Order: sequence, then C-alpha cells, then structure tokens
Amino acid sequence: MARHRYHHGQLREALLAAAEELAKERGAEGWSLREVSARVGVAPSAAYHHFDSRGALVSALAERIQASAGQYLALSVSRADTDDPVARLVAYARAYVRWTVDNPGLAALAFAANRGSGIRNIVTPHPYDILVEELDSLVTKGLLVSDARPGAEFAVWAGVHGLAMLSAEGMIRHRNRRTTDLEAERLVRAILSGLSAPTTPPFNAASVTAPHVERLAAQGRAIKTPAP
Amino acid sequence: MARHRYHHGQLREALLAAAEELAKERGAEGWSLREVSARVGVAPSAAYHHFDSRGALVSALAERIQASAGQYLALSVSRADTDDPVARLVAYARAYVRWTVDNPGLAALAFAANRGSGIRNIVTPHPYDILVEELDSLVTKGLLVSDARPGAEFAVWAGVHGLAMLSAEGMIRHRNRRTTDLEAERLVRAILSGLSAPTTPPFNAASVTAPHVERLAAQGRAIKTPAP
DNA sequence: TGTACATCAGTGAACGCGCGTTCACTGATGTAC
DNA sequence: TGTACATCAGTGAACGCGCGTTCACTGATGTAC
Repeated sequence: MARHRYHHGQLREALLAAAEELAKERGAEGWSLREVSARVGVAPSAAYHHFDSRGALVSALAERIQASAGQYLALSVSRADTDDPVARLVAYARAYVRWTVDNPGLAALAFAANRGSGIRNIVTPHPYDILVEELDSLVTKGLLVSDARPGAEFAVWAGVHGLAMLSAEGMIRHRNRRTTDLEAERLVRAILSGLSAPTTPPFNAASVTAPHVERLAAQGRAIKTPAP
Repeated sequence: MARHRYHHGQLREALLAAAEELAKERGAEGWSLREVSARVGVAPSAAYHHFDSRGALVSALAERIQASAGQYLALSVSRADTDDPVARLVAYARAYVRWTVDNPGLAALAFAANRGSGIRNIVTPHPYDILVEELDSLVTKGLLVSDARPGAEFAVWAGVHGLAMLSAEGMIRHRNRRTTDLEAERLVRAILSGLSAPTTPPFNAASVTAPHVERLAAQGRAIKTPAP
C-alpha cells in the first residue's frame, strides 16, 4: 500500500486528487489542507514540500479542474458530427452545461479562482478558445453570415454559461439529462440565429474582450486568432 | 452616538448592514460574525439575541440582498419607455448585468445561498417573476409570437445571467459601462428574435421549471402565472 | 408623579476547536567511488 | 558489488490565532399601581 511507505512518491498528485474529491463534495470552500492530507494518509506538514501554502494548492487545483473541463469540452465537440457544424456547437453547449451540472463544486472553485489572480498559467484548451474556433468554422462553411460573427463568442458563451450556472445551482430545474440537453440546444440555436436578425444591433468591436487571451499572449503561448 | 448607548435598539438591522458591507468587500466568504459585531461596535455575543447562529445571519443577509436586487431590477424596468416593450426587457438585462458587475460579492453570496436551502422565504420581486411578466406583455402586444413564448424566460434569464457572471468575474471585460449596456442589449435582442426562428427547436413544456415558483406556491403566497 | 419590578438587550470572560504553518527530526533513496 | 554520504520527502509536536458559541452577569427600558 502506497500510503504505508515512508516515501509516498506521488504525493503532489495524490494531494491534488484528494483536494478535488473534497471540492467535489463540498464546493470551493469548506475544506482544509489538513483534511486533504488526512485523506491521503499523510502528515499536514508534508504538503509543504509540494506547495508553498494552502492558496498555492487551491490555485493548482483550479488549473487542474479547468484543464480537465477543457479537455472534456474539446472531446465532446470532436465527437460531434462534422457534417453539421452547428451540431458541434450544440455538442459544446450540452457538454458545458452537463459538466457544470455534474460538478457544481468544481465549477464553483474553478470559477472563483478566476477572480483573485491565483491562476498563473492559462490552461488550454480554454472553453472560450474552443468556441471561437467553432464559430469561425461556421462562417467558413457559410452557416453564419460574417456580419454576425464579431462578438458571437461572447453571446454564445454568456448563454451557455448562464444556463449551466442556473441549472447547477438549482434555480432552473430540468426533468432529466435529456431535457437539459434539449434546453442547451434550444438556447444555442436561438442565439446563433438571433445574431443574424435585423433587430440585433451590431457588435461594437474592441469594446468587449476576453482577458485570458491577452494573458495568453503575454505568456507568449499559442494564441487562437479570432476571425478579423 | 448610538454605539455608545447600552441598548443599541436597531442592532439586528445594524448587524445586517455591516455584514452586507463586509460581503461587498470580500464576497460570500472570508468574514466572520465577530468582525460584523466589531464593525458595529458591539460584543460578538450580542448577535445571538437576534440570530440563532452565524448561518441564520447569512440567510437573512441573502434574503436582504435578493430583495434589494429585485427592487432595483423592478425599478429599472418601470423607468423604461412603455411605448417600446422590448426596451423594458433591454432595461431589465442592463440592470441585471450592471447590478452584478457593481456588486460581485453580494451576487456571489445571494447566488450561493440558493444552494443550501438556507433561505426560508422567497423574496419578491424575484428576477424570474419580473421577466415572466415582461415576456407575457410582449406577447400581448404582438411583439413576440406566442409560439416562441413558452420557455422564453429560461433562455433570456440564462443569457442575461451568464453575461452578468462572466462580466462580474472578469472573464469578459467591457471597455466601460456604456459598452456593458450595449452588450446586454445585443444579447437580449438576439435571444428574443432567435426564439422565433424556424431553426430553433420548440420548448418542451414541463421539462424545465423554476423551483422558486413551486416554493412560493407551497407558501401560499402570490404567484405570477406564466402564460399557458 | 414616583416607585417596584419584570423584561429586554446588552457585556465580557471563557470554552474548545480546527486551522495554517514552522521546525527539528528521520527514514528512504540514489549516487560516488 | 559494497559502503559512505548527500539529498529528498516524509514525521510529529508545537505555535499562535481567530473562530462560533455559552453563560452568568448587568444596565436600561417600560409597565403596574
């Protein structure tokens, strides 16, 4: 048994996994570093060989959660039918809402961690980047008029994120997972077609930005350029 | 000076006000009952003549915040031009996003309190109820086809809530308050017209509900009936 | 109007607790020769 | 292959702290007569 060996060997990973469990059970707050180490079967002080402080552990956990959520999103989209590009966005919306509803505690932690600049590295794939890519390809394939493209990512992201949060917190209740999916689809399709409607005012470019893109750029890492 | 009198007289109210200040500064967590009473200038134990526990104070605070947010929303809508009913929904969206961006800490607390059933009484006016009312009047005035009405409140709420949260957390950044307003307007108009689009699947009635409506009914309080 | 007294809403000391963090330590591992 | 030793990754006791909550108390208020 790994926990009986004096040298654990994978303690950093084990601590993060235990912390993730606790965050899943209790949300962003309400658990301690001592509980995390107890769950791993290790002295609380051992954690300090791997993290500077409890805050550093939380930040690392937030990165870990964001990365796994991003991977789940990317995987869900990649599995969608490529013959119908709108279906890929629908898959995105479904996966986003499902993941949030299934992991409200993790979502709360990852979301809260965005606030204080606790997160050092922008995690890829970022939900925003996936969205940008799919919307671009929608224009390329003639399924979204290019006039409606600018700023579309913000509208879709807002809708999907809002549905996810309200559902996860129980402020919107769904009969079952299938109806959750349908609601996500209805919303994303409504927004997509609404963006091209004549009554929808044009997007004011440069008035709205996603800071994580700038931070990515500042780190000199790969940037997905939104359509001009 | 009120704080020097042995009998404060308005301590319950003063504690809630101080707690609201702290929540504004630090968010849902990260402040204590002892800090609240210290800010009021009173012994920590005094709070127990007015609240059963710290949790009870937090619940009362959440109700207070929800009520004031609801009043702000209702006021903003009532000030809008009644000749253009869509303008009332735009005013709703703007106010929702502005309030959340201006009060991210309070929003977090009120939102989190929804989770654990800490809140006893449903506070009126509830953001959902205002939305239902305005959407109904949109149909009445012929500005929304009645086929698109069912479930419209969930789509609009999701969009507005998502924009509000992403903006408040800094995941979407706006150049200034004016561009925030414009973005809220663009989103709500897009959703409204998108709901009537032929590519938008129909709402599956009874598959999605707002639990607060049921709780209101269970309490035998006034219910706003959504359009059938 | 004045006094006796019950009730209310404060005080302040004390409690036990779990927290994050530190420190001197030690057992296990891996490398040099 | 075997031994000496530096380094690494644990231990466990201890720290000071602020927390929520309790309790016996007391000063102020308001009511009865």
